[in-house]
Amino acid sequence: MSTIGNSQKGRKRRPRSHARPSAAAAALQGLRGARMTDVANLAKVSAMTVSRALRHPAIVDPETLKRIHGAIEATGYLPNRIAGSLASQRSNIVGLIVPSLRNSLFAETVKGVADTLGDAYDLLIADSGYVLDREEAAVAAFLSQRVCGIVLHNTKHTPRTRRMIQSAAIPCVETGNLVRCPIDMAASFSNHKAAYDMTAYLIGKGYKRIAFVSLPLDDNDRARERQSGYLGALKAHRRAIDRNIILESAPGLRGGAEALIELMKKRPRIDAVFLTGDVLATGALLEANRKGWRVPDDIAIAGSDDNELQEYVSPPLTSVRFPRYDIGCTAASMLLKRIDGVPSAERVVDLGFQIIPRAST
Amino acid sequence: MSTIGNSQKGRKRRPRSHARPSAAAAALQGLRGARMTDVANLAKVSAMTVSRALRHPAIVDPETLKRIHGAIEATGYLPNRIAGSLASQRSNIVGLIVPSLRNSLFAETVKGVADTLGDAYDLLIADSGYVLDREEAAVAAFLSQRVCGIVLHNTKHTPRTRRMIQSAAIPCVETGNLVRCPIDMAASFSNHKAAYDMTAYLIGKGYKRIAFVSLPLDDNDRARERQSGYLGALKAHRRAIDRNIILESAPGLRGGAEALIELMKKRPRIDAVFLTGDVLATGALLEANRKGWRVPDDIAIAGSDDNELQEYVSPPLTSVRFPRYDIGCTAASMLLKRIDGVPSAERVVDLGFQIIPRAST
DNA sequence: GCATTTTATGTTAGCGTTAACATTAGAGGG
DNA sequence: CCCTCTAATGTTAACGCTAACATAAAATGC
Repeated sequence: MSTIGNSQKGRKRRPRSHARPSAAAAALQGLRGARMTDVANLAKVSAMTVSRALRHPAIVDPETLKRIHGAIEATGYLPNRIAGSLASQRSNIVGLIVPSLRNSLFAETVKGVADTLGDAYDLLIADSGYVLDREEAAVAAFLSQRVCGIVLHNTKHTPRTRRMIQSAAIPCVETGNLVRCPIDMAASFSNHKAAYDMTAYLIGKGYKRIAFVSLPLDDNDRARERQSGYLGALKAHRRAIDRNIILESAPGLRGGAEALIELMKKRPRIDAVFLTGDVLATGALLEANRKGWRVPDDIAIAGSDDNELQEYVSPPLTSVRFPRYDIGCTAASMLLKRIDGVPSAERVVDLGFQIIPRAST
Repeated sequence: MSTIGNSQKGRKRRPRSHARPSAAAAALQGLRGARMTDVANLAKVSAMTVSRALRHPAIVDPETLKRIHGAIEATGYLPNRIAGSLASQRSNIVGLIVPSLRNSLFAETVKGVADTLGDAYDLLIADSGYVLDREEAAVAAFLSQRVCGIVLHNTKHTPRTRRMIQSAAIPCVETGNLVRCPIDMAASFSNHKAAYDMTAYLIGKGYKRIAFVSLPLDDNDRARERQSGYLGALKAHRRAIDRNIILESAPGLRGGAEALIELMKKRPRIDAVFLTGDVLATGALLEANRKGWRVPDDIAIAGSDDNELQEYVSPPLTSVRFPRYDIGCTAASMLLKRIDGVPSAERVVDLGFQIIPRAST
């Protein structure tokens, strides 16, 4: 037998009629959507060698590798990860669910996750609209898609959500709040402690009647935790709790502005207000400026979720800074470690927070 | 032959060792990750009937359907879309690439796409960091994942990006700018016309020396178009063009603030400035307030990409409003139509924009 | 120099689903 | 009462890739 390689076999018949959307262009341009065997034929190796060239190049002969890469170029081959995932029983897609895609808060965490995952993984994103059943639906969709890991911003879930993730046995990180008992893992900060510390800071500054404004509490564990932190700090410092100066507000600048107006109308004696969540504090401050109320002399305003805007308004806002980007990075790297089989050091990672005192208090 | 069904066959041997990550829990809890055949055995039908029950319930006997749904419940079966996509040669994943995940501008469009896609499709998101090669890499990754459609915010691409999408022959919508010659389709507004109109509006208001600030132009077709719109309006109104009052600025509130300071230092005679992109205009306004420059008497300020904040600052900012959410919705529905084989009405859809005059000009 | 290991590649079978075709039982028609 | 037609379900063979095992040739050891 001579050393002449196998003759080019050409593409085998494809009995199934749906095989290719046979556009005229396909016929003209030649093959569209080359498969691994096409590359293999061109490079005169078996499909398996092509697979190895892509996944474990170190164990393939450099000469062969070169031929294969040439063939990949020539055919415009793009590996089919659907087939790859099915065969190897693992995917390279991570799923991420946030309460709202609109809110730039979450965007920070998303960015951290995306940056840390890098090129090797893709990111599937869904939006629960702050509704637990929609989170459940998104989790089901992700698990159907066989994601290799899940990041959830919310930490309150339906029982079925927990059950599905646990029985899928894939890594999962919750990022919205430092929960004591995660589905699997958590990377976050304590919303309770953050609100507690900010309230204590205001008390320390000498404010006597401190109002509290947050987003609606239902299905929102973060807002709930923050309110309880505020209440805890008042109790610890033996301050009276006045339910009339604890508000749930609509989101947005307008929500914060309206909350401040309502508070000032009802209880003119309050001397400080802590607005937590979204951009409420900024809305309140802009409204105070518009009304001519002096901040902090007439009313002190403190916010949370520090951002460039809070730093740039006048007076700049006292706020709590949360390491949202880091949380995303940490969440992703916890996921990756688990996927790579590294024994998990900690299930719950506290990234902390920082009170930033500025001129508004 | 009696009517007794086949005996339960039980799960066949799985010779391949990687088949299941055999955790102790799996043994205890019973089967983990039921497959379609498991459901089929339990419901005493073939796998194909289960497949039909999920995909074309109308052609399955109601009684059978009930049994199958019972079996799905009992087994906790979640369809494996990887296998389904491979077999059916189509996926239900749409890919979306934005220049930055952090920027809440893009978040609006993302939300529009996500809302319109609904539950039937999943959304894969990547971030190009304003770098064309990263966009190309993301497109390659998406095509490997065999997405059924792509939305690109950017409208400038590497040749390979265009080629890959075109030869993959999947629908694609570009959303960042109303491009005359899209890869496939486009849904957007004209950045050129928006800047032209705003500049003309300022001229109409009687401003004589109008400065222009945008984000850096390289690889950013939007900024480029806007600058050319500004220049076009000046020319059309026979105004002199002064390159000294055309700036490229860093992003963020700080970028806008610094741009305003630089302009006022260099050319005190300017009477208006149009800052387009990101939050530049808001940064400039806040800086003017801080410096005690009266807006619009000392300097008029106009922005773009109207949002709640521009409406809430004092004085509220004149701005251009872009229908970003609608763009996302339209882009997604164009994609869906094409996926469903509806003959495409238009390849390029102009969603327009709106000049919002307020007290800052 | 021959057994043994290493290196490079090939072969086979299956991942879990679905398209296409096959089959079966019962309904309708004359 | 036989024939055709429809409705419901089953059977088979892919989809494009990769794990596991098989093989062949080259390198190594004693």
